[in-house]
Amino acid sequence: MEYTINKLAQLAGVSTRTLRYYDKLGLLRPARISSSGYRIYGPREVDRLQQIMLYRELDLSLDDIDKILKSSGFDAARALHQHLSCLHQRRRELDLLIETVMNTIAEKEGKIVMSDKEKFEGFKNKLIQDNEAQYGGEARHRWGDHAINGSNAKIRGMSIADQERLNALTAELYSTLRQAFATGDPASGLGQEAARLHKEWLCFFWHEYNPDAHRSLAEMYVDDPRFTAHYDKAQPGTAVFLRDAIRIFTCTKK
Amino acid sequence: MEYTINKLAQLAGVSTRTLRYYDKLGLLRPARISSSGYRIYGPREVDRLQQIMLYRELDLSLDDIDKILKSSGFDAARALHQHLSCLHQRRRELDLLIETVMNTIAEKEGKIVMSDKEKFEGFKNKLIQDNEAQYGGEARHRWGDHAINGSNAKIRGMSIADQERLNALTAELYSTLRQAFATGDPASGLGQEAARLHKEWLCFFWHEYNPDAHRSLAEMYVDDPRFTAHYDKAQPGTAVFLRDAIRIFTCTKK
DNA sequence: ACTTTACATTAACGTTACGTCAAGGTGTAT
DNA sequence: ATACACCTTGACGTAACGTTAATGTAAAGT
Repeated sequence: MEYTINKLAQLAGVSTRTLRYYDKLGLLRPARISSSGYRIYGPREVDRLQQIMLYRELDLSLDDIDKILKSSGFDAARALHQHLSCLHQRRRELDLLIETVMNTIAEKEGKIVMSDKEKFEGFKNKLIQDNEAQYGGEARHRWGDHAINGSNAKIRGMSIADQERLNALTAELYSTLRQAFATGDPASGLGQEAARLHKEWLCFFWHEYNPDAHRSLAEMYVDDPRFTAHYDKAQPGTAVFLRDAIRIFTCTKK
Repeated sequence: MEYTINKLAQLAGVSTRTLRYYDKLGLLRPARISSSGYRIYGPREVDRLQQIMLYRELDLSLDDIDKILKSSGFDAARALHQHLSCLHQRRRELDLLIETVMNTIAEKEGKIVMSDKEKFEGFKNKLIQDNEAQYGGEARHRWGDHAINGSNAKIRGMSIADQERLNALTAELYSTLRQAFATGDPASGLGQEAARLHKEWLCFFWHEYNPDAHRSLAEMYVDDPRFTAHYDKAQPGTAVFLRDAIRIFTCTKK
């Protein structure tokens, strides 16, 4: 497939100025020039532009991208895997930022107090990158794949009011769990309150509540690393704590 | 707490040049100027800087940020909630991009064929934003909270070789599951192979394998919306399919 | 055949959000 | 008193385009 400059620009969602600029830089030369001087791009250029845009997404300078693509040892497959790593990294940074914003909201509502340092926690991607450089490997990004996208048929089917209630409930659950964890005792009032809230939360999705299933799910929270990571994000040990609380909760209810 | 320009810069992770620039623009004025002409920032300025950086993270121009912060109707709490929305949005964009990269890798490996359009799918955040504007609400971002961060104690404790193997296994599982889903029959050879791979995958985290627990986990995949969303992301119905496959798998094994 | 419209070209200046000197004043510790 | 870290205000540099201008070309309607 061949494209004129405008067609390619529309396809890729960039301006024609950008393509001309890339041409001038020698970063993306058209496949050929038509008799009337028009730039004509072919399939190889499409792929190259995609590569360029991927690197741009990672905030590399055009200069660096040029060097990378021109380097003799450039391996597209390896580069793509590295991209994935970086994107997963970005996801984690974004998660940290989201957490910072959520904390800020909680602070504004008077629920917690943040230190000045904490207020900028979410922006510290440089520190993380240094950390990255230290560890250096490429093998620690694997787990982003298991992140959950969120928009789910069941939730989409819920009314706005239900979504609001679910949202409030979720917030309350996490808040209670946090405080309960601080006490250290899953059997405490707060611990049991967290378990109860978790049950309520579940009831948004289960047609009928069943203590055994609840307990079984709690075990999974510890067994499946994805959940463990989720609950332990704020405070390591939370997943085990919640499981223990639910164990007690489901037993005493019998 | 009071800060000189360098202190605040270090706290927030920006350059002193940036702070002076913001001062010049009138975006962030110091609380006062010391007798010797030094800029002194107080707690209100710290909060304001955080606000500014949040907006910057969303790629707003300093000019726009200035207007927003100066606008009479500015409501910090509401703004924070909007931030959350935007960040969740960004997460979904990032997910799309990750998907595009994963598809590109699959294409390079000859597993699939991508149209030129699909090659730029992940970059189309503008289209998504239009979509956002259309639907307009703020109530659909709630579910990002449940995303999983990924770095988990158990996985961190694994050897690099194990992580590699786990990664390969995960890829195989998803690939098989995808093909199996296409057949439509959980009892088919592919479907059972997917279940078997899922068992192998689990064995990375469980000390001992137990078919009942396996089945129980499969049920959770359907019951818990987070998992359903995860498995259904590529193809809706996959979570149920996997559950059914595991049901059959765990029964025939007995 | 003529015109309109859409699209192409190069050239050149403008913009944003800083980085990076330069040249000099300030606070304080030894 | 002098070293040294920190502050100040210029002022020029930069990356990655946006924007405008002046002009040529392909396709479509009349």
